[in-house]
Amino acid sequence: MSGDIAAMRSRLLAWYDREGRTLPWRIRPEERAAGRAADPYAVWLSEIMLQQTTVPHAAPYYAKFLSLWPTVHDLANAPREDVMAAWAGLGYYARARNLHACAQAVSRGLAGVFPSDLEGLRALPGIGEYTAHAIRAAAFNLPASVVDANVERVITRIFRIEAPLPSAKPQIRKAAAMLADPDRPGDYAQAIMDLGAVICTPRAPSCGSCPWESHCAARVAGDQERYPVKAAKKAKPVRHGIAFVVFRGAGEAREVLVRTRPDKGLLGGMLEVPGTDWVEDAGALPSPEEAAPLALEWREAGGITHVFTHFELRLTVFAAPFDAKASLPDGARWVAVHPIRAAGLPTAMKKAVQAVL
DNA sequence: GAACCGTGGGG
DNA sequence: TCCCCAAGGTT
Repeated sequence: MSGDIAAMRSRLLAWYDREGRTLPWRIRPEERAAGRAADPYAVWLSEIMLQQTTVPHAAPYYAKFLSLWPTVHDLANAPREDVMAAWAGLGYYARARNLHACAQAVSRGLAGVFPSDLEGLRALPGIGEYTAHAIRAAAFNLPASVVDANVERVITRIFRIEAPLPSAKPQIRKAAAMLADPDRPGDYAQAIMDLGAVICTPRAPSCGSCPWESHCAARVAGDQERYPVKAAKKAKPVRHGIAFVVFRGAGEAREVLVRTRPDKGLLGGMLEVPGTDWVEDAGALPSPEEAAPLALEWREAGGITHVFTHFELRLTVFAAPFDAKASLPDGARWVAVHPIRAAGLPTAMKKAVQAVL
């Protein structure tokens, strides 16, 4: 078995040296061998953005953040609303709140130096088990064992693990830790994730190109697509609400009225257009006249649907031009619609605004 | 442990 | 169209 492990490490790393992806935040093996070190700030930023997010989706945000805030001190000193607006569209907005809090903790509490030990990393907001190991490996090239969804897929196939996720996680962690290469931890961590992303894909994996083909129990059995086995998922309920878009100005000068959502919960800390609560019983909604934030000439502008992680939202959108005689509701302010059509708004709110344009 | 928390791409 | 999925963390 130990011979197998050595062979697997060496095959995976040889494949990665040849076929691994070049990514903006990644130090390639030849760069690492030449003594070039990764920037822990850049690695951390990329890891937070990549949580539950694809590389193509995160990449432009990564470039934007590094350009706006090149160091952890710059990010720590940025107004939080600027950080939230820059994150808009990436989703899971607790990541952005934690990102800002983590930057402040590192900048002000740790003199701008990211910890390299697991305990120190885990203590920072937004850094959990996976991310601590990933930063330790990719940024510091220290021994670690990353277990993300890619690694879970690879490991359950290699060992043909029948237990469903998430209960199989402890077994997966053990197997992954046993395989991890202590001599090239940074390259190994990124190699096994690349393997999952490029070769060992959820559907139609490219087993013929896999450096671990002969070591893979599922491949030998021919049932690799059965893994990982997952627990059944719950149905998504539908929730209904009314959104109100107050606008002023026209064309490129048009603005809409927004407010900031409370910190906790869905879209916490993000901008929204005024609206009702979101309820499962559409019949329980108030009338638009009762619910409107201002007494204006409302017209129904249409409806939008947006699917969140655990429910589907259907908003009826009402629109009205602002009446200069009216006074703004508490906490409300105007934002321009033009720059990239309601940039800075989360997607559901962007859809509501666009229903009016 | 389970619920909560976004979004967009691919089959 | 619908369903699956992603470099997870927090409570």
